Formats: sequence, C-alpha cells, structure tokens
Amino acid sequence: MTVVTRFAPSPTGFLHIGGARTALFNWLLARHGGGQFRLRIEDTDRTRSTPEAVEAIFAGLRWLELDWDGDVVFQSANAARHRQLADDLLARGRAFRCYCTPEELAAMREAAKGEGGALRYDGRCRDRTDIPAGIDPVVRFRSPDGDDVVIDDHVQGEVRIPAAQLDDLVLLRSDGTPTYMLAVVADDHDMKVTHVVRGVDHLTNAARQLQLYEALGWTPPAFAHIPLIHGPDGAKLSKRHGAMAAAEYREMGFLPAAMRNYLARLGWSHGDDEIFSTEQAVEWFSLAAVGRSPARFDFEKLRSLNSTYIQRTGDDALYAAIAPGLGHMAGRPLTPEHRNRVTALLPELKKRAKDLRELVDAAHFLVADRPLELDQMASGILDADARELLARLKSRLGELEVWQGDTVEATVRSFADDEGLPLGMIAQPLRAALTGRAVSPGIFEVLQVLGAAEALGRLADAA
RNA sequence: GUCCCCUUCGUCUAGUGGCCCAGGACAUCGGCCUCUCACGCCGAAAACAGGGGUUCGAGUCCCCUAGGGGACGCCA
Repeated sequence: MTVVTRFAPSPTGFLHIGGARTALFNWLLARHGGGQFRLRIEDTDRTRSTPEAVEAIFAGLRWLELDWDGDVVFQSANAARHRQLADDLLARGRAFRCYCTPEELAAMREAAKGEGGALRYDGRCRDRTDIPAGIDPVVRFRSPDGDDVVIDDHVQGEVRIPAAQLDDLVLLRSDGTPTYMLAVVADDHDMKVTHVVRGVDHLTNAARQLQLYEALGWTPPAFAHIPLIHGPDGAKLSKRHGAMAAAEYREMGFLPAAMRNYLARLGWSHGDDEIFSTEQAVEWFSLAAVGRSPARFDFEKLRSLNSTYIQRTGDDALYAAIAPGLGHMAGRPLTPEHRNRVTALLPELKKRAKDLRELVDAAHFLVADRPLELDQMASGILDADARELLARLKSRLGELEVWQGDTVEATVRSFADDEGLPLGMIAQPLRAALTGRAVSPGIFEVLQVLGAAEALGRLADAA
C-alpha cells in the first residue's frame, strides 16, 4: 500500500506557520514513502471561504516548494456525494433529523455547565416522531453509546475517549449543506488517504470520525496528531506574536529551504542533526520521531538557520534573489557593472546577513549613486581631520597604475606607516567615505570591488 | 465544568532502565582572530516540574500533585 497524505486547510485566511508545518510533515511523509501528497481545500463553509485565501494557500505552499500531486480537491464540489451519504445513514437509522433551535441548543449547554458534564447535545430528537412545522431540521449522526473510542494514533499513542464525550454531531445543516465532519471522512475515504496528519486540536474529532467510518462501513486511515506550535510565551501562536503568515516570512527575507529546515525541527528530530537538506529530511522522516509536546516558535533560531542557508547559497542565485530589492532601493535599474560589484563582494556580504533584507541593505552602497548618503556614524567619523587625511590618501591612491586588491592594500598600509597612524585610523574614515557606513566588509575588498574611478570619486566627495 | 494531551538548560531537542555527576543547536557571557562589523575557532554558565513507588539500578516504568495546552458549534 502506498502512502497517501493530504493537507486540508480551510480557506478562511492566510497560510499560517502551523499550517505550513502540518503541510511539511504530510509532504515529508508522502515523499519518504514514495507516495502522494494531496491538497484539499475545505470550503464547506462557503460564507467564510474566500478565493483570496485559496490563492494565499497555493502561494504559501509554492514558496515553501511543497509540491502536491494531482488536482486540488475543493470539498464543496463533493456536496452531492456528502448529502447522499447522509441520506443513506438516515435510511439505515444511523442518523436522525433534529429540530432543535439555536436557542434550545444554547440552553442545553448552559444546563450542562451547571450539572458538571460535557457541553454536549443531549440527543433529545433521536427518537422524535412528530414533525414540527416551520423548522428546517438538521441531520445528526446517531453517535453510538457504550464503548469508548480508541484512537491508535501514530504520534499520540493509544488515546481512549469515553463515548459519553461524543455527542450527535451535525452531518447536514438545515439548509442541506454538509458539514466538515462528514466531508473530511468522505473525502479522505474517496481520495484513498492512508495517513491523516494534522494538529492535535483535531484529536477528539478523530474519535467522532472513527465512529463515522464504522457507520459507513469504511476502513479508517492511520491518524497522527501533531502538537501545536506556540508563541514565545507558551500560549497559542497568535497575531500578537508577530508574523503568522508564511508569506510574511518570505517578505522578511527568509529562504524557503531554511524555513523548511526550521519547521521540520519543530517537533521532529533525527538525533542531534540540526542542519540538513530537504533530501535528508525526506529520507529520515518518520512519525515515530515526532514528539508530543508543543514547541515554541523561536525567531532567533530561525534567523540563525537562515544565515547559514544564505552563506551556502551560490552568489549568482543570491544575486537573483536580492536584485529586485536592490534595484528598488537604488531607485533605478541595475547595470551589469552593479551586478559585477555585488556578486564580487557577495562572499563577504553574506557572512554578515541573517536575512535577505539585511543583505540588500549591506549591499546597497555598491549600487548607490554619488554623492553617497552618510549615516550618522559615518558622518561622525568624517570630521575635518579625517577629510584632510583622505585627501592625502586620495592623491596617493590616484598614482596607482594597477588597481588590484594587493596593490591597493600595500598603498594604504604604507600610507598609514608614513602618517604614523595605525591602520584602523585610516580604515574607518575610508570606510565611511566609501560605504557611507561605519560597518562593512574588509576595506581592501571594498576598494577593489568599487574600482579606481568610483573609489576615487567617492574619496573626492568626502575630502 | 467534562474529557484528552504535555512537562530534560531561556528556547528547539538527544536520551527508549545501566553508555548520563545528562549530549547537540540557537540565544547569553568570556577569549582568540582583527581595519569596523561579521564569519570562523576555543571556552564558560545553563535542565531531567515536585512527591511517592517499582527495580540491584530511573531522565527513561507506575501513581499522585502542580503547572501548561487542547477539545466540547448548523467553524474547520
């Protein structure tokens, strides 16, 4: 039997970070087993589902490079099938019509609260024979009384839910549309899903669904309920924790590979391995190695991982990734000359960036027009003395016939000797004039990459 | 309220009864390197929630307590 997993988000918002990890785990499990990873949009609640959210989910998965197999299934398209299933259950006495009003149901829950039981539907319409006028009934599943439901979960282990906790869930709303509970079971069965991997918030749903599988005469899939991701404070991840949408991480300059690596390590591990390729993750992944305790999202660790991925990315690919941002910052299209400068210095630049935005920022001086804008630190460094010093250095550098890393370095060093100053006293003003900052890659590399004309020009501007 | 789950350094985790006076990674703090900042390298500090058992032996098994999380919709 080949593995078939699925990611089944409801299109009511963006693809959040927890969903992204659920998708990753499903993808990993499918790829590991040489099986299929399917995508299903759970849009049974038509009023809350939006096309924008569907697009956001696609975009998020594509960005993370989690490719799905076959066509996307829109759950709403299967409504007729779901209805037929409900009718069948009704005909076999496994479901019944319920005429309770929302007010009645609310009162029921209030009462249950006082009595100290589960907040559940009490089954009062189960054997009702009269048909109240003016009320469109819902169809409820007749949840079997008696035996506990045992979920043999691949992550949670054996979980036993008392039957008394499981009430008669709604299968068909009063307008005849199917609910999620019926739809997932039917679609997972119809799509031949073998492993349902989702958040633990669905654990009790699994018990209800198991009852449905039994009533329908179907073999249930394997279940794996993975722990949720929490915010830094241990509470459920929410907006106040900052970025939640996968798309925001792209905008913040995270690499998809780093994201996958980080997310994979949240709740799953392979010994002490911290940094691994997606291929390795596919090879190593197993549900048995997924933990049961919730993990907190650690932004700094993600950034650290991202920085190592940036360093491992080739300079051409990296240039392609930052070129749009660089051009935007420069306010005009980049020239081949700019491209050469940036790629030449990228090996140095990328050691200093934890995300792509920092990289763009650090590379900006290479494509900026003269006269350079100086930041506060840089203009502080360039006082009158420093400017005079630079003027002298400029004429020395101007005499150079061959502008290369070694000749430039030799010139600056001997200039420092002649001035009787430590190199640092020369390097900082030079850096300020050349980059507009107090911080940059090595000054000789900067000099070389900028080239004689541009470097001398910037020195003239500053001196 | 009822039910379910969780609990190893600040954080992510290794650990499946002896290999653990608990290992790795991020963060933190020192140091080296050094033209700045990084990178890199070296080093330090830092945890088995508490209490009972079981066992020759428990982070690992059982029970209780505490704390945390989740579920209980004509949402998914």
